[in-house]
Amino acid sequence: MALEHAILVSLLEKPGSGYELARRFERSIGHFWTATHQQIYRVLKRMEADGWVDVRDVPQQGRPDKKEYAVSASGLSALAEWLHEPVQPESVRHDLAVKVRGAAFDDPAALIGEVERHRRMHRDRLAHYLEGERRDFGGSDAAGTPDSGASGPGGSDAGRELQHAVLRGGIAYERMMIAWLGDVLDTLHRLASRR
Amino acid sequence: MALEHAILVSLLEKPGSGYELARRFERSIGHFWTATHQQIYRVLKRMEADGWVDVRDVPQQGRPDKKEYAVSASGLSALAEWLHEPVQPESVRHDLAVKVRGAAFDDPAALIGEVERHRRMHRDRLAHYLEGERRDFGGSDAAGTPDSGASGPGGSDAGRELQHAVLRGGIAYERMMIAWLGDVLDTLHRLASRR
DNA sequence: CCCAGCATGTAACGGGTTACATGATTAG
DNA sequence: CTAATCATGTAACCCGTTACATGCTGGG
Repeated sequence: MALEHAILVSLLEKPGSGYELARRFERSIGHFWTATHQQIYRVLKRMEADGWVDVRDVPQQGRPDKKEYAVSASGLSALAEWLHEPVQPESVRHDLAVKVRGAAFDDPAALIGEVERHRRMHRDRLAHYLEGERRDFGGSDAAGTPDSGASGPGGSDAGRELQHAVLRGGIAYERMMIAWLGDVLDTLHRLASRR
Repeated sequence: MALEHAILVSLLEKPGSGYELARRFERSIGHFWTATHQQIYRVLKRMEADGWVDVRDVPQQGRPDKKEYAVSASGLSALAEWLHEPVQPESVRHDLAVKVRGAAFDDPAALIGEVERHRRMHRDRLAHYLEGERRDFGGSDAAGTPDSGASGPGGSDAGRELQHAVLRGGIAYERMMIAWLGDVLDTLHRLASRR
């Protein structure tokens, strides 16, 4: 269970409210860790009780007041502790793979639309990642431009580079999936034509 | 939720007991869908109550008796129904990505061992997949050898090809991960040397 | 004798999902 | 007027994980 830790990382990158966290989990962080606002509020409360975060009421005009959370010293050390202990190989859950194997007991051709739909979603996500990469991490610099203060993501230089590394992982994942789904489509078409 | 459907697919490929299913979920199916024996027994009972599977007591000698489950007609149509409805883009959960971003707030070098450990696990799994591919799906034939009865996986020709497609997905995933983890290691080393 | 493997389960806990609830402001 | 956005929550349910429990057989 690492939702707590994902929240810690996000709040370290930038303090914010439960609502703001929920929005981040729909975008950047959400690409490798999902959570709904209900989960977040629940966990945030526990983290507050455990002293991992400090809360500050922020009155706003024209909008409801919010509670801004920030990581405390003990939250930071809890994160450090987690970073030093091994995590087990995350368990996978690929509905599509189950469906592909299941297609052998139904009409394989009937899956084609579904697989194409997934490929479209992965292409969209890849485009979205690549756009974010262009925006936040230069166009073609390899390791130059040690500025960073401008408008890019959180804080330090190391933070930027690590965020970029994670993003490259997302990009590699989407590319792999798009290629594999093409492979699956070829297989399904071959099976459909043969009979 | 698709554990029911994963079980249906597995039982269609070959009927078996809850224990046998649990073992399969540790190997072939477990690579893209995990489940423990407790879950399996619980779901199997519900599936039996719903009439999706039929049970048959199989007395054994030298070993405890077992209940062999097989998919019923209504189970097959439940699977077909699920195959025809869209599944939502499965939610991801990558502890390592959280850790990598978190490393910015701790010592990046401290993560190196953990990332190397993961890369080793992925290399092992890749080797295991490739061995399985060589064993079950010829060495270098592209679409030949329409035999299949021998000792390869489940039933039909289409079933074989679809299982192979899923396996190729696993192989592509492991290769992608190994490459990305190498990328992450480079990044961590660069950050560690720079200071 | 003890351990590993086969085979089936119960119980408890916590996490994740879905639905419901409230209330204010701003844009169309 | 209505819908969307901001903001925070409660409640119920199911799923997944961990721990515990039982009992038999075969091999070292």
